[in-house]
Amino acid sequence: MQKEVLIVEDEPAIREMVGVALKSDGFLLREAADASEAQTIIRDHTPDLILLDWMLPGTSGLQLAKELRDDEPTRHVPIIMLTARSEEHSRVRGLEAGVDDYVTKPFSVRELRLRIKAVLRRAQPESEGTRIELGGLVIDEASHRVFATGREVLLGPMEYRTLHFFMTHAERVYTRRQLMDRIWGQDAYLEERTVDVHIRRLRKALLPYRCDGLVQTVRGTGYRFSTM
Amino acid sequence: MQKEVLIVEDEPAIREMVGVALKSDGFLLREAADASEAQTIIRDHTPDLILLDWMLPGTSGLQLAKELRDDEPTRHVPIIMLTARSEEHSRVRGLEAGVDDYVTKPFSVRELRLRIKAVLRRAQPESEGTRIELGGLVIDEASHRVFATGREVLLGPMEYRTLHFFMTHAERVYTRRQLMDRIWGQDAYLEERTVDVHIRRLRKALLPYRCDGLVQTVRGTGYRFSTM
DNA sequence: TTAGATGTGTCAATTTGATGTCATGGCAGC
DNA sequence: GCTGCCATGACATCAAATTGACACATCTAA
Repeated sequence: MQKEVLIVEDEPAIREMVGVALKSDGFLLREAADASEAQTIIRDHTPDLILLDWMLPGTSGLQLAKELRDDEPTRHVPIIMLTARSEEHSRVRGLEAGVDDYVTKPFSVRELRLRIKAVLRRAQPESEGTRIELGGLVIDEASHRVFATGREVLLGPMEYRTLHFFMTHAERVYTRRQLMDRIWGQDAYLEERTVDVHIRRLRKALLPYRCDGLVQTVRGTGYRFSTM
Repeated sequence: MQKEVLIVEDEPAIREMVGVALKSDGFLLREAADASEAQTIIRDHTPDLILLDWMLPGTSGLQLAKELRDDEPTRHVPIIMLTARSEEHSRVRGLEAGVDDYVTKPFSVRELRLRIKAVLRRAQPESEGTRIELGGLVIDEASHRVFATGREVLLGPMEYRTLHFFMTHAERVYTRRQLMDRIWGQDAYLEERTVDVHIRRLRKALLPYRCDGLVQTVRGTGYRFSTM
């Protein structure tokens, strides 16, 4: 899922530079030149991360950070402060306001990227792996493995993804196009026949466990995973 | 039961800031400005956790950490190092000395809290048994050594740390990034390929004992420690 | 102090395995 | 039968993981 980053910075040059870098990393970037613009944007779209300039015309970055921390919807949104070197001494005040990290200007795009990723990762709780059981097959998400009658089924990455999708969307037909979108992703474009080949590979992997029949062909339409 | 935290830090401003936060979380905080003060306090009250500044007047934080690891009463007390960014390169030396986690200054109070809770949670079961056995390997935490079929497995510090993490988190896939976060620490920036190299070194060390197969590659995802 | 040993992170070369596409042949339904 | 749709095997290509080599830093022992 695409992460939304809001940058609050009065210098267009810096917004531009950051913008190019983040978009190429797959982030959706929103821009604000001052605190009130930022508030307006936040009201509509709560971002996943805020890059906040310390020096802003009008309300200061520090002040804005404090307000964001007091507001329920933005309380847990991580903030990275952009500060000039001369402002280093005032960092402690930022920490008190609950800022998550600092980047000192001038900063390299590379450094900013790393910090953004680190902060976002930190904010994410460790996901619990679930167990999916259906038609004699068991997917253990935590270990990323599949079992049939106690034995491990050896699958390639794409086979795993395909089976995972089917087992979480059983008893329903999907066209090749739909499978492409859901398994490969929206932007990937493939030949329709390629889906057939992957179905074939999945069936082949399931064959030794007599589970290949679970993946069924619906002639003229597509494929279906069914225990019936 | 109220947990006792000792902070060893020469800057009063930071002690103050941390103090306010921890007290509101229900911790009992003791403060020391240098290593000798710390030793005095520890003699009277063994704390449940130590926050240790890397740069201290007199005995350095790293030196103190090593001494604490060698002393029986404090051997199992978790240590979180407080380091400045410029000291990042010395992270590995700290890990080698048995430091549990790092927090890089400037840090947010929120982050420190999370780290403290994570470390305390992790330390809980460790205080009971210092032996970890899995897949024919035995880790003796007290002596910081590993055995396979009675013979000692010779590991470098990073190999030990990697194996320790795997054996306490078996049967689960981790991406290279997750491994970096959990083995090197959240703020360590490494090339992803570096993880591969360490995996290889660990496997090489385990090879003479036929245990290299326990560290498994999950193509397109990461690595997994598994006895199956 | 110096010299050698050890440990670590990065890179490039190589190997290994997965993936997408095509061509062919089979099968179902009309 | 014919026609369209699907299954299958082969193959070229691409991506991912392994591996060896190296630079640099630190530790150890003279």
